Amino acid sequence: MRAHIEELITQALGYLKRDGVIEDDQAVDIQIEPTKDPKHGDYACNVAMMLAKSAGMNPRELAEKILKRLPSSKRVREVQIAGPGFLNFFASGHYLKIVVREILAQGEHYGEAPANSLEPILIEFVSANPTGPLHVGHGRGAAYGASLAAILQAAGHTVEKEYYVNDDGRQMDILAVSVWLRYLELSGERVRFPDNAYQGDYVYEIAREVRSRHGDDMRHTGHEVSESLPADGDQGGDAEAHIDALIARAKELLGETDYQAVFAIALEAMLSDIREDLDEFGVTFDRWYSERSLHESGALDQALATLKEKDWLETRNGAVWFKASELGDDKDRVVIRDNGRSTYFASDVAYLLDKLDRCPGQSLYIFGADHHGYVPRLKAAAQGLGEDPDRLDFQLVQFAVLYRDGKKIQMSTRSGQFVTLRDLREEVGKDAARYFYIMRSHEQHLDFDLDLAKSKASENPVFYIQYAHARIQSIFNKLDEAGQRHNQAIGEAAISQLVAEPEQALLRALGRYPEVIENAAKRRAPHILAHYLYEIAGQFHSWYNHAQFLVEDDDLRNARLNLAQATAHVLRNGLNLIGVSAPESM
RNA sequence: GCCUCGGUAGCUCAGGGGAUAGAGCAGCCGCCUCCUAAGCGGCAGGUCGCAGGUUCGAAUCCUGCCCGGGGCACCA
Repeated sequence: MRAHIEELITQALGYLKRDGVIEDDQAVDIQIEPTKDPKHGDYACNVAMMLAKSAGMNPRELAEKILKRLPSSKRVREVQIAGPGFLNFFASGHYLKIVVREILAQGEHYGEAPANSLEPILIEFVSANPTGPLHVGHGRGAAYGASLAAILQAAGHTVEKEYYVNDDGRQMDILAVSVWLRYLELSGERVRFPDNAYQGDYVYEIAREVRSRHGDDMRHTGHEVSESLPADGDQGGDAEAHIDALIARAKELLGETDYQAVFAIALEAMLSDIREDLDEFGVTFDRWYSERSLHESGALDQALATLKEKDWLETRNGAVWFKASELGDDKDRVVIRDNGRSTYFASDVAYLLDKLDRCPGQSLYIFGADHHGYVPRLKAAAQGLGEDPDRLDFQLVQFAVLYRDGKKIQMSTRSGQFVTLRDLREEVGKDAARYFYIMRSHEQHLDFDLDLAKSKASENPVFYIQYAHARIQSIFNKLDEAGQRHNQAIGEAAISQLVAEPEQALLRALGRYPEVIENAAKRRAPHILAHYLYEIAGQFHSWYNHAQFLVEDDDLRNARLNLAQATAHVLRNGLNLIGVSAPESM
């Protein structure tokens, strides 16, 4: 409908330009929005107020001229000029009729824009280090990314979803060493477990796996392991130096092959755990992109070579720096350390280049808010590589804080005292978790109320929406029991009998669904869809309490059933995009 | 100090140039011989952090300040 009105106004403005009423080169951003007050019609446009000044007349006068030139449309009953110069559009009965018809005809595809009608988008999200189970912070990024990807797809983008796996680097070495130390412990060796090693119980599980595959092959005495290591943090030394020395010691005692075997078991175990976790959360990826592969394929060297060629690299104090500060970043960034190893950022640059090569459209990054400092350096990298930084889109997801019994749940990753995504799913269920994570703007801190998420009452928005869907199904079940059939054709012919206020409101709201998808996609904001579904559910519940569906009158009954079914379609389609189920009964 | 997100009803949050600023929860008052009351209706509740500015019009945009979250490694 919005697009239709825009078309009408564009035509009218065309005539006015031709007549010289408004300037020809006047670029106008025609804004059409659903009204808040039904007295103002269904959609309002402020274009007359925007153009009044340059046209040299008052807004109402210009609105009058636009109105005269407006082509007639079957979908518009009336257009009024109101207030300071708004053009208020009232939808016709015909329009409301075709809304229901379209929804019933398109079913699960209602609301979708034609595939590939918008540029392709490569979206990368979660990308948590495979050094431990996902926690509730990752959960929000996962829910946001997956919902957004589905919405973008529905809005007409071709979407590729990727998880970037940091399977290289020091954190993975620390995990491998942690596993090996637990393995030694399980083998009966007395070894000290460092402060900075991974403390979680899952490390024992992986260690058991190492033992079952390798037996005592990787066993070394506690003395061999700890002999002349620098002191750990709590021993008055440097915790980082201690663990680095331990990594070196592990490699030395195990040899490259065995060390890599432990490393591989740890990586494999964590990845399959994460993959399974996300899978159960309804979050899937098209590609799990390995950081190591960037080294192995030469992509990393290639990317650095490109930067060097364009003169953005510089050697200083034995390290190689990317001159990011000349491209808008705060400071220069190291790509090759003085010990010869490349940095994490160097891999990022290579991955960035590969993404832009593979996807001709936008590359969309979903970061936790704590990574916002990465934005300028990646934009600088894109520019340094000779790519367009505007092809990068960064969305930052703010933190989620869990509340139970009205109290904040304290978490600390270091000590392993955190709630995992799996714990959360088991406690509140997948549906509630998915909805709660995205019901607030991603730019907003989220207070996640566990008690509310578990509630089976209308105070819980997920429940409220799902209940509306289940109620509709139950109407059709009752119809069945009565031995009656729903006849869509009769309903369609009689749709104009739906004149009650709740019915009219619902009809209009259902017609807005495709615009909601478009909007949520454009603004990268799944919460817009979450709010909309809540609104639809509310309008349905309200209607349900005011009207009887299974009435004697064939016309009226079928008309109401048509609207109920259309409502169910919209609820189902929308819930599906945000990964929430639409139950048949509750 | 710099960067970033936020400050809207008692609480949690929508609205992000337009008309009288909305919803849920909490509070108060009502509604089931009837398709799910796991629901609905009503009442009450506001200095949109503060101060300037731009505009026909500012919760919304700009500047400054105050308050809170987060970030500023040759860590990942």
